[in-house]
Amino acid sequence: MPYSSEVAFEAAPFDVVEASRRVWLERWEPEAASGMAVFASILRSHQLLNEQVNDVMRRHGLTFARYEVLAWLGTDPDSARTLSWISKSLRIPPATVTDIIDRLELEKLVRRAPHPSDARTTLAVITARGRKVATDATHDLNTEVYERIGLSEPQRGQLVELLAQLRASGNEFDVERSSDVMEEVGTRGARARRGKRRPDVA
Amino acid sequence: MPYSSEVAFEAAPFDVVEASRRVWLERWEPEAASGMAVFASILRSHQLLNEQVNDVMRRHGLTFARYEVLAWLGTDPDSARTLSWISKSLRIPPATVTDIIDRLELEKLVRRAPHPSDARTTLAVITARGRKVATDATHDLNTEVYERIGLSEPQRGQLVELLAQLRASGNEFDVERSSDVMEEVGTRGARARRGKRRPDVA
DNA sequence: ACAGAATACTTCGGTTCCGTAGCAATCGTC
DNA sequence: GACGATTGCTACGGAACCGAAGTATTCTGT
Repeated sequence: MPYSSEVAFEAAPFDVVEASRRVWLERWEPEAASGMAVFASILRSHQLLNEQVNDVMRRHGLTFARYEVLAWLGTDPDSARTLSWISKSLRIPPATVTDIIDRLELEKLVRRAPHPSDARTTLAVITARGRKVATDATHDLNTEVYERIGLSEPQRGQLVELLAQLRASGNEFDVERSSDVMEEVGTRGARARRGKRRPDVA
Repeated sequence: MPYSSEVAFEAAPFDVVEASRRVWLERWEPEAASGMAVFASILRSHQLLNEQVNDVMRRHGLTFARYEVLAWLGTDPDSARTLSWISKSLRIPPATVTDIIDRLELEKLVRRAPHPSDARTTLAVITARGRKVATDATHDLNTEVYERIGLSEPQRGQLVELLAQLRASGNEFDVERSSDVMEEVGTRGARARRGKRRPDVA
């Protein structure tokens, strides 16, 4: 029997988060215990969902990292982003971006193009095939994972809200600039309507 | 300038979660959008905290995976666990457990010992040095990461609760058995008092 | 008491990912 | 308009991780 995939998901014999929390409460400060529980919960939840996500991705010949890049390229009005934009926005180390684009290029889902005005910079451009793969993968991801997460709509909203605060306070994204930049990142339709310049060249 | 460590944490230019959520709402079902936001939030939060955690771990010559195993070995009354217990409880694939124990053994933080009654089974036993390293790492982890998570105590509780429900519904741990098993996993003091047998041999 | 199933761990091969260092192009400053 | 600082990407090497197959031991049912 293979370790993951196919077979649903084998449960751990007990809740590691709650177990550690008790140990921490005995030995350390209460704030450390609650913080540990937060991190452990996030880690386990990520592990759980990530397995499901990657099972889907495997079927489409992708990893989540490659999918994420592909999906963002598909979102851009020009179907192109600079590698540094990818690195900064998705918080992927530059060397990893190179690896990811190498792989996507190998499979003809993306191609590299020179930047029109900056010779240091490389653009990643999604191909028609890449766009199709991204759409198919997203569809499966939605129906097999995202729509089946075991929380009600209000709970989902609450959870996203709490994590947004955690991320904001940890400086995960630039709270000041975020809403402005997001206008730039809008979809083709939205941007075409307003006729903005490309965010890449900013 | 190195990519991570030292430097606080370079913020992404905008909130990727909120940006994707808008794209999803335009193109897919609302339940898919909220589910995607849940996964993306968890992913980013994990990424954020994991960087901080691994910066601490690096200073102690560990990765989080190795630390986690070491910490659990330190928790056990007999300072020993079977490799399969580690694999099942922490949800680490068997081959990875072998790698992790290899590495910990190489650094004399742990040693392998034969199981007294089952020749198939190997025990990992924490050494005095391992115990010290685990304690030191935990101390730093608490003060530098866990105690500084940007949420109030009630918010932490709420977040942990929501994620527990998500994990339970995804069958991440065995809800039926969990509380029973957790008694077995208690700390030395608690177990010594009740004089239970070793959970390993179960 | 024995065959077949199940369990425990390791080996092997391969991928992914990332820290560091380096190179090339551009920018900022005087 | 030149020089140092910065930025953008890639090359390299290594670490972590894991799927699948293999070996040894124990358990189960008859």
